[in-house]
Amino acid sequence: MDRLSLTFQALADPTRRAILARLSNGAAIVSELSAPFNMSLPAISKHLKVLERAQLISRGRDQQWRPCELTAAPLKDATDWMEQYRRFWEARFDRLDEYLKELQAQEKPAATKVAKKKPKTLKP
Amino acid sequence: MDRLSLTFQALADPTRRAILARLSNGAAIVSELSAPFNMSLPAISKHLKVLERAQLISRGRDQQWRPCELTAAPLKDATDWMEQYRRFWEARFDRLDEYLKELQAQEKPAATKVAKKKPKTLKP
DNA sequence: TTTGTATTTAACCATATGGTATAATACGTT
DNA sequence: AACGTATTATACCATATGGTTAAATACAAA
Repeated sequence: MDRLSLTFQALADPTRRAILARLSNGAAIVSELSAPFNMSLPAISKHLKVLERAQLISRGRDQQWRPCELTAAPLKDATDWMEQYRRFWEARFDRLDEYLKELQAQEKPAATKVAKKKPKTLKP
Repeated sequence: MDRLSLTFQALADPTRRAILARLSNGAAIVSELSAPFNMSLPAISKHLKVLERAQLISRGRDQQWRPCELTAAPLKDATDWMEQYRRFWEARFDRLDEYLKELQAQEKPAATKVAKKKPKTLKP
């Protein structure tokens, strides 16, 4: 699977996002990470494997413990990808778009030929 | 499923991301969206349903066509969530962290008591 | 060497996902 | 009314996901 898909897929679960949030306060071992969840250890272990596959965490070894550490690089790629859509959610872009269309309509009102049947608008 | 999970899950597929990219150039109908893919129409229809469930697109109706439009609001929420991790991927944060630990270690070198056995480092 | 603690593996289950092919539906045109 | 085009619904399939319990592994300590 491609890297971006791996990243988004790993983020698409509240347990895994909570684990990342915990790790943003510093490295932790598996049992620490599992504490807040009403879930078996193997389940947490699987979630960690998903995060590791997405390279969102890295794991070391200290005696019988397996400390986990956040590695946020893939999050940079993900935000970079999203940035491309920023203009779509920012300040009144939609209204500006509407406004431009209206302007265009006013500029050549005589050119109206086909008068598209039922140009039913999209949902608000 | 929670909104953030829905968003990330919808983004975790290259076909769906490509559809969003296409829609960033303006609304399109289903057959237009399906054109670039070597995939059946029902498959595209399913992908659109996933995007719609995540509220990343909205759909209207114009005769027998179902125009799709990008609605990027959930992407804002997703980036907002990611922003919380920005400091982790930005400029040498890891090295700064290392540096601070070293400083701390130097400040009270006499306090060394337990000398942690095998503090094997995490993966680079 | 046995015991205890931390974690992973294996086997299993239910449900979700991403795809297909084949109807069925919606709508405009002839 | 019949046809054509655009799209969705159904039924099906293989594989993935998220969880479980029970067993296996890794390491320290007694």
